[in-house]
Amino acid sequence: MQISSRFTIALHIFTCVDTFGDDHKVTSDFLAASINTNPVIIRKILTQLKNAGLITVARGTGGIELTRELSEISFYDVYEAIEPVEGGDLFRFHEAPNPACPVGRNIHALLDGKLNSIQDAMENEMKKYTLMDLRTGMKELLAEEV
Amino acid sequence: MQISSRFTIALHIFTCVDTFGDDHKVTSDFLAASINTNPVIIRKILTQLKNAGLITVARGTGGIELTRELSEISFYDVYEAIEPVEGGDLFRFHEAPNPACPVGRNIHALLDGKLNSIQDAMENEMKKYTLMDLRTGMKELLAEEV
DNA sequence: TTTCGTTGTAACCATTGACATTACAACTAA
DNA sequence: TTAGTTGTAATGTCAATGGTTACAACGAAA
Repeated sequence: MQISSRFTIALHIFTCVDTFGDDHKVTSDFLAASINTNPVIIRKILTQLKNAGLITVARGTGGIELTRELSEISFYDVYEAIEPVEGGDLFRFHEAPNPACPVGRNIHALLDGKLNSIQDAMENEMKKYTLMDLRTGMKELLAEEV
Repeated sequence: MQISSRFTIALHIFTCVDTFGDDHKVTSDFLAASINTNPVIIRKILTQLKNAGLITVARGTGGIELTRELSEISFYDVYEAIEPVEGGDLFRFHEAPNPACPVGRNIHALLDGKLNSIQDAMENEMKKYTLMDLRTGMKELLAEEV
């Protein structure tokens, strides 16, 4: 199991918007070139970010605007916008354990709390990072490049 | 993205072995009935657990034995045995970002450390739970049932 | 008003992984 | 030898991922 590349693509998009937004119009074609994928892939991800209320996209003319400060958008916000996990459960169970078996009928009660704490640990760490960290990190990397 | 049900099935298997191992011979058919799936699914998971050195399986006669104490097998050990993530990276990147783009050629350096810390947070929480917690938890649940 | 660049979205397609199922060889103990 | 079990190959179905083409809708500028 791996988290889909859409998540890191979304972070890539935000980094591009912040890095180039003042100089270029950042379109889905521009982003697709930087990420090396198809513009439609980008547009679908932009739609997800828009539906989550993180950005606005100018139809017709093009251009992406954040709806909040960089420091107010965490990795978790992006993750939540991108990953279509219904119910939000990280761990999947087999659908119908046998209720006639003492273990089968108690397996959810046994595991749910523990699995939730694992998921919480991951999500809480995601909340520690914001898009502001991407700006400062990228500035440092570009300064080193020269 | 969700972690496959094979992980929770593996925990279910361990719980059955501990709960019923003294009274019944715990075969792949027995386990399949408790989990409500196909015995071959069980055998494949048992093969993974065996390859990871967590259990031995008696061919021909049937029967599962742990190679370590319950308290010496963590959820992470099971997760690592079950999830075939090559390289062990939780987050997937798009394969070939554009090296001509300043963001494209630095996106890995920008994100790798942060994503690793998120993955570590999850895995460290997984290491806190062991099969001993499954034994004690299941005993409590069964005691409540009466 | 027309043109041009852009977004939104539908309609496909290929590939992969998850889960299931059947079948059968190999094995072990009774 | 027999009965029960494991190991594994071969298939099948389904969903998700990532890609691609096509085109309508839109907005700004000429």
